[in-house]
Amino acid sequence: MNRVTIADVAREAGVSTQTVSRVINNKAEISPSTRELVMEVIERLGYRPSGVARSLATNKTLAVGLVVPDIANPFFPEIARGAEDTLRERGYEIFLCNTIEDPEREKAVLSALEDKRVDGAIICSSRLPDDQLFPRLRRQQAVVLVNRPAPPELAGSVCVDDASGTVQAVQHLLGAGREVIGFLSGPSRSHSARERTRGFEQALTAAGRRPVPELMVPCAPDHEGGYEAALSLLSGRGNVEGLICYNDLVAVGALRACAELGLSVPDDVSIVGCDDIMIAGLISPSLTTIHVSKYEIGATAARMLLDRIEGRHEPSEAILKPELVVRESAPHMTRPRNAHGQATNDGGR
Amino acid sequence: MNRVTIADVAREAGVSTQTVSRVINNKAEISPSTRELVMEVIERLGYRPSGVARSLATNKTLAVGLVVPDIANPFFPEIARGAEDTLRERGYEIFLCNTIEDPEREKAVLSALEDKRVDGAIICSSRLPDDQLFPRLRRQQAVVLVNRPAPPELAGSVCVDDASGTVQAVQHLLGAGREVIGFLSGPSRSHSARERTRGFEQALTAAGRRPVPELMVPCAPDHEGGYEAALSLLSGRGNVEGLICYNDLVAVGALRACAELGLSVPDDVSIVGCDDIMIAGLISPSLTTIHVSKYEIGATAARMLLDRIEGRHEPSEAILKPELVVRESAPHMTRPRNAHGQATNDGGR
DNA sequence: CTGTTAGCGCTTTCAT
DNA sequence: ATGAAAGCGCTAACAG
Repeated sequence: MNRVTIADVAREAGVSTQTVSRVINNKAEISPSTRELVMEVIERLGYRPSGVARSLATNKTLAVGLVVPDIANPFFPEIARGAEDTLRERGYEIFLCNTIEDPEREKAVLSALEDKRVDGAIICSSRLPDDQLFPRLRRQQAVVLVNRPAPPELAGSVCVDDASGTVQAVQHLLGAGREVIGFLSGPSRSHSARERTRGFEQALTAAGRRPVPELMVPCAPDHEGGYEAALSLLSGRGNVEGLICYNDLVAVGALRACAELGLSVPDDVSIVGCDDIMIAGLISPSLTTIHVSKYEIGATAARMLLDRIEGRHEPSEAILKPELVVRESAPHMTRPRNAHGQATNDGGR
Repeated sequence: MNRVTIADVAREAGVSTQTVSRVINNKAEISPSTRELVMEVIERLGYRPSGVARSLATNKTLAVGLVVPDIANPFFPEIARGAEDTLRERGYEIFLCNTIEDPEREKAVLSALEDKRVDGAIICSSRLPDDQLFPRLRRQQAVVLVNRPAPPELAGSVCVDDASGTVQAVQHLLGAGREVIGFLSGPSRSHSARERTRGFEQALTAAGRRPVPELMVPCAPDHEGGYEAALSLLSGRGNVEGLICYNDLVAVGALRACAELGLSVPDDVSIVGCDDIMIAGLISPSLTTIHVSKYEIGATAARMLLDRIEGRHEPSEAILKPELVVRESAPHMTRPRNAHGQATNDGGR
């Protein structure tokens, strides 16, 4: 494949490569006639400037990395959409990097992005401890972390107020008369998991209850993890009346566990998910869940990254507010346990 | 950010840049002692070769594009996973490009990928007509199309045997005693949609029925599209007993339409989806659907792309077989219409 | 307004 | 086994 180069265009148009360069970069100081001539030749030859050569000359790649644990996890595609829409508008291309929840692979993709000389990176839900992550951030031009705080000089940060979301969930359950609440807390390495745990304990304490460690169990952030954790929690003690789940997939797993144990949701057990992924409103019973705008997370992170790429380090932190969405799995009013009947549908969206 | 260059390493190690280059590229002809020396300096200086400079020198970018209509559509993330796992193993990075179902944007991303000088591209479910798509394929080093056939000299192709899947669905419905079958056929520009339509007509004809155009309605390939199309189909004629949907999201929309019209699934209407995305097995009623291995599509396309990048144009076509998975929304046996009762659960998977 | 001269950081080719 | 020179395709900096 013999690509047309800037020199080919220059020769054909009878000008210098510099003039061609000025035309393709829309520099002002070009006579309309030369510009037109050059444009015509570019068109005729089908010339497209090499991004590679440009990058080497300008030290900018117009490429950024998007690091996610797993794009097949419904939480991340929308973030990717939000980030891409924002970045593409500004001419950036995005490298998608799945870490498949593996810290080693996360290190590998960060190195790969460094080698590609990306102008910046958005790193979602990093599974690396601070002392492994931070030194690597220094090696990138610009970084924004999602779901994790960062020292402002190292990276911007876009977080959801996880603690607040969990507090809302606990209050909702308590308000509905559910006294014994279990918590499927997610992967212990995750920052979100720790924050939500904090919110859980805080809300209980504020309500005059004592958090019971046995009722708080870590789990993989997926359907299987929720199923297993819920099974152990619900079969271990007979009196759990409410379950707050790390995310909606975990909640779906918990739903299955309940069905298997012959427990009715929400009559026997109320279940609250988190994230409000697409399926939350579609399954039956529909999920009461903590809604977070994933697209906005991605768009915000992208805007912040563009700021950093251009040298602006402010603002260095954005905290998005989550909001409880009440649906069937944990309605406002609950019936007495074991008094089966159809749950009320409190709306949804 | 003052990056360490190969010259820095060479100077510090007291060798030529060439020697350093040989070390980082694992060329054989290097004395063990210099190799060790150079490696030590590389380590100490934290040197990482610039992919940009390498690309300019070698005319290879070790980057490929992955073009999808919408990564938030659950059909594509798994394809992305399959492709990435395969490509990353070989050192390739992936540009994710969402076309958001917009032909203009699709053209734009293809140009962007050309400018980035990617070594190849996987294009999923292109919405461009042949006469617009093919000329653009010529401008790429290597291309594999997913869900669309291509002239072997232009691109490889990974397809699902869509017609066969739809035939299975029709036969299943007919076998269950459903005579009047509607078809929500998806976006008319899509190749899959045309293939499935062909399968639909063929299966009916083979069974001695005549396809009724009024029962075949195009729709957007999402929840909303399915809802609207199902609504018009089911409210227009009162006798539709089975619905075959372009994909599972469309089926979910159809489910909602049925609920709204007071029709029971599967008692009044049997519904068959397509793709077997994650939610298919989780919703209630669980979806009978045509299962396709998305991950395998991605991995196959990636392997084929690597072949093409390396000059091998064989095989140029892979056709994956879909397989009907029978769940609650369209069980093997059906009850007489309007004889409400709980549907049998025929399995799942 | 346009051209010339140097690189950007690597690899390639040819010497040695 | 190692080095010197040239070049990948573009832009930056300076001339004119």
